[in-house]
Formats: sequence, structure tokens, C-alpha cells
Amino acid sequence: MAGPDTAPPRDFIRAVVGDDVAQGRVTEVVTRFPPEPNGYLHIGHAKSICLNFGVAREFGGRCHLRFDDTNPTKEEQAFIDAIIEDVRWLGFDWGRHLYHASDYFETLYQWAEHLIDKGMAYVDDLTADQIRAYRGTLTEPGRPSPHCGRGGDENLDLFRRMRAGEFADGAKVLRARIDMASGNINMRDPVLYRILHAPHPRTGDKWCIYPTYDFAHGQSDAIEGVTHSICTLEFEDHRPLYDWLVANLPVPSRPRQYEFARLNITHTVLSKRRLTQLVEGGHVAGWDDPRLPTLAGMRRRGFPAAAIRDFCARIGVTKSDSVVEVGLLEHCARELLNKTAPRRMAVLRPLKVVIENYPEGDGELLEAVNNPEDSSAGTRKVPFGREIFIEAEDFMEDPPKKFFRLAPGREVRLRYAYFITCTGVIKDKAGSVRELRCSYDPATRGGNAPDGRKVKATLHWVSAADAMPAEVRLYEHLFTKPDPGGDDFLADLNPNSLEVLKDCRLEPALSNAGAGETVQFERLGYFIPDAESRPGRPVFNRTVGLRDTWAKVRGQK
RNA sequence: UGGGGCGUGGCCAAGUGGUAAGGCAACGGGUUUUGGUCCCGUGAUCCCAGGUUCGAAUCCUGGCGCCCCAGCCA
Repeated sequence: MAGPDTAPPRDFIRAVVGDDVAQGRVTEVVTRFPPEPNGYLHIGHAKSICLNFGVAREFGGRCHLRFDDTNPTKEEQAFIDAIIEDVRWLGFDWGRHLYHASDYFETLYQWAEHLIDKGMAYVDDLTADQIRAYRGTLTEPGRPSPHCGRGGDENLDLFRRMRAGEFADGAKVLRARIDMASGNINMRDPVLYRILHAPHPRTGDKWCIYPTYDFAHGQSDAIEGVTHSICTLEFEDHRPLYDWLVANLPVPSRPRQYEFARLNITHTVLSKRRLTQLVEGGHVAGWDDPRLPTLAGMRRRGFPAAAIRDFCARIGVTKSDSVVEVGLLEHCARELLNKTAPRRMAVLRPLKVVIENYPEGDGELLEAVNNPEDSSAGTRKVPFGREIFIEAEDFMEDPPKKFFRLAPGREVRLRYAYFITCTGVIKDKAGSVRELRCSYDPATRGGNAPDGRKVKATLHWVSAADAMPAEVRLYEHLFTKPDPGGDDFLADLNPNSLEVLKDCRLEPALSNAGAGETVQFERLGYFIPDAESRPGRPVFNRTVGLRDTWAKVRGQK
């Protein structure tokens, strides 16, 4: 069993790294996680983070956190801050190795001049549209730009004037001189620098030209001594360019790029473009909406970081496109939480029960186990009285065959309390059940009958006199379809992804539920206080429900 | 019709010539003061077709299918 943070997984990336170490090709393994600060991190990033930091740790190396901040028109400091918080929360530490591609802007600039000197780059005056037209298509080769023959001095002069701010955005670009006829479009004289008169979150107004991803990434890796630059499959086509640049520039080391398949999960979306659309379009309540697969959202929802790490370890790392069922993620959360979450009782949809033979005005404290999976968690006292609330769905006036819970004349157990028998049903004018009358057996205190009598169900409950009112938010999948449609994915949004219950009742022990601590509401699932929770006005999020075989039986009848 | 990848049970995924691990899901059954947990049991001949071999998911040939690439995004 691949428990949390146990046996390190074995995959093709680790095989390569292990081989490089064994053959002496590298002495220290250095990886990096390189987010662009233009959005929040999601669980797809978690896969990459676990891979990069995991490999570094397993081989005694190090992993850098480096922001790929080469496009100031899309990036913000707020995203940088959020990303740092999320990676930390996930449980990884980059030590003093926090970097930004923008740290290397001056060096990258010098290397661009170096390329010009070698005749391997030129300044192009073509517009973006013209460049596209000259680039050819997937099946037809491109044609050289009319400016590709410019002399070195002219190119150098033009490039320096680009830096000096003499030209408008888009007026000129610096391009590598490689091969306009290459089958690989990335090699058809790719753009290396573009003019962007935009302030940068870190370098301010110092620059008005910025390197492209291709010109920044590999060189940044080389500067940092990264040995294994691990990225996703869509960059496979960029590897020849990555290698070309690193081979033709006076870089201090020779990193290698390896690609793995990005993560996909059913019933959600995992692309930054779509997540941004959901947030900016107001379809969710922000980047940390608990329905989102963002790390911030999952944290708020109550997913433990260790469960996410476990999930990432279980899905593996390969090169084949795959879609992991959300069920696995939910399983990872349940498995961990089952062992760690304290048990409490809470009633989501209260139905009042009056125990008629229980002395009026009396009350008592009953002992309840905090976690049957962890005896060290101890016990607590739960108040009991003549009037209690039970879950409305735990009673049926006319129960079907397989319904084991409370019904007229039937006896069930109240967890850690007594056996009760339903003796009466009170309804309102509309005919719906308002209240139940029951009797209890004083001999069954604690939940066991001395005569060995059995009941078929155990219900959770809360003392009416002591209950604390609360709001509880239930979540379902954000999308109704396993694979939300392409451009039309908003049409697949699940209208019932959020259900707010405003009249819930909690046992008193829940009043000091610690922030960030997920608890189990017995028989219901795992819940965590929401960020909007306040003393005296608690709000809980359901992280995930318990497995519910009754729901299955009920569903298929 | 160019270039780069991928194809093992419903979903992931081991396997690298010697006779198909594991996890999730599903379905049976047992235990149980959570219809939870836990325990036991049930399923593939490996995209297709040829070939090499005593023997192939693993090697060769030819097909088929799916994904990525024509941003001065990353």
C-alpha cells in the first residue's frame, strides 16, 4: 500500500536520474519548480511539485522554486505571494533557493548580444501577422524574413536601441537564425525578445524588452545548475530549441529537459486558462473557492496536504495522456482523515425528538470516543436530554424494506446514549413530519442492552438544549460531465455544486474546533471550519462525505 | 500531406524476451455502538495484422487510433 509519504515511487524520470547518478554524469541532482505567476497553483502543479521536490530529496539534491516571470503583462506580485504560500503548505522547502527568471535579465541580454555576434540571431521588423505568414504551416515550410540577412553591426545597433526604448511595442523582435524549413515549427527562427513597455513586478521600469519563455527557461536552468529540467509533454517540441540555445551560449552548465504527462481529473478543469475564466467570470467565489482544484481551494475545503501528496504518489508519472477519476482523490482524503480526524456529532437537517419518559428538566453527560481508529485521541462528554435532534433522513414513516433506521414502533440506538423507540409522529398541516415522540430504555445507557437485544441502526444526534446552530456547506463536483466540453465547458457547470444548509446543529465540543483541523461528523463525512467561520456563528465545509452504501441502495431502487 | 509523443482490465499503472504486480472503482461475503473503518473473495493475453523465436505485452515490419505544435503566452 502506498501510504502517505512512504515508499518513493519508481518512474521513468527517477530511472533516468538514478542512472545519471550511477554513471557519474551528475554529482548533485538539481531540479526546479518553475511557475509563472499569472494564476493560482492547482493540483496539476502539485503533481509537478511532488515530482521535482521528491526527486531532489530522494537523491540528496536540491529543488529550486523559480518564478518564470518573463511576461509582465500577465503576471502579478499577488500571484507570487500565493504560490509561495501554497508550495509551503503542500509541505516543501526550497531553502534559500528562491529565484526569478527576472534575476537573470541582464545576463540573458548579454547572451542575446552574444548570439548576434555569432550571427545566430537577428532583429526583425516584421509585424506579428507577417511573421505568422512567413512561418508557413504545419505541412509547408516557412520562408526567411526579408530582414534575416542583416549584418551583425546593424543587428547589434538595433537590438541596443530596442533596449533603449526607441521602438514601440511590436515594432521589432529579436529572432534566432535557425531553420525556416524545419519540420519543427519551434525551430523556424523563434522570437527571443519582444518589446513590451510594461512595468515588471520585480524589475519595475528597468526593461522594455523581455525574453520569451524559450530564451529564458533553459538558460535560467543552466545558471542555477539545474541538472534535470522536468516539464510537461507540450514542451517536448521545444527541447531541440532548448538544447540549441544551451549549446550555443556560454552557459555555466548543461541541463537536460525531460517531459511527463500533465494531470487531468474527471469532473473538473485543470488548465489555468479555464480556472481564470471561472474566477473572473464569477462562476465561483474566487481562487480559493472550495469547489476549485486549486491548492488554495482544496486547503479551504479541508483536504490535508498529506492526502494530496499521497494522491500524487499514487497516480504515477508517465508520458501517456490520462484522466484520473476524482474518486481516487476523494479516497486519499478519506483514508488519511479516517485515521486522524476527531469524531463529533452534528445534525445537518434537524428533526426534533421528544423522549417522553425521560424526566423533564433532567440532563446528563455521556462519554463518547473521539476516534475509534486512534485510542490516544481519548474520549469526551456529550450532553444528553429529553429533547434532541436527529437527522431528518434517519426517519421514515413508511420505510422501504432495506431501511434500517427509525420508523414508527421501531427501536434504534442513539450513539453513545440509549435505545429509543418511536411512539408518535407529529405533522404539520401540510402533512410533513415536524416532530417525533419516543421512549427510551434507561437500561441501555451508553448504547448496549443488558439483555443482549440488538438494533439494526445507530443514529447520531445532538441535545436540543445544548446544540450550537451552524451553517454547513456541502459540495459536489463542479462539473456534471467527467470531461467538461472544450470551449463550451461552462455549459457543463454543475448547478448543484454548492448547497448551503443554514439550520444545522452541532454538539458543544465543536465550538472550539481548531481552524485548519478537519473533523469527522459521525456518519456524514469530514468537515472543516470555513474561512468565514466566526465564534458563535460557525460555518463548516464538507471536505468529502463518508462512503455511503445506503445511498447506493436507495439510489438504484 | 510536416514535426513530436502515446496506445496493458471501467480509471490510473508495473512489466524492458520466459509465460500479465499494485491502487482506485465495481460486485459478492464476514466483523462492527458510524449502512464508516477493517477483513476475505471476484476480472485482462497487453490497439490490430503479419513476422522473428522453443517462447513476445516486451524484438522487427505494416496498419489503426488518440494527444501536442503554425503566441512578439508559458
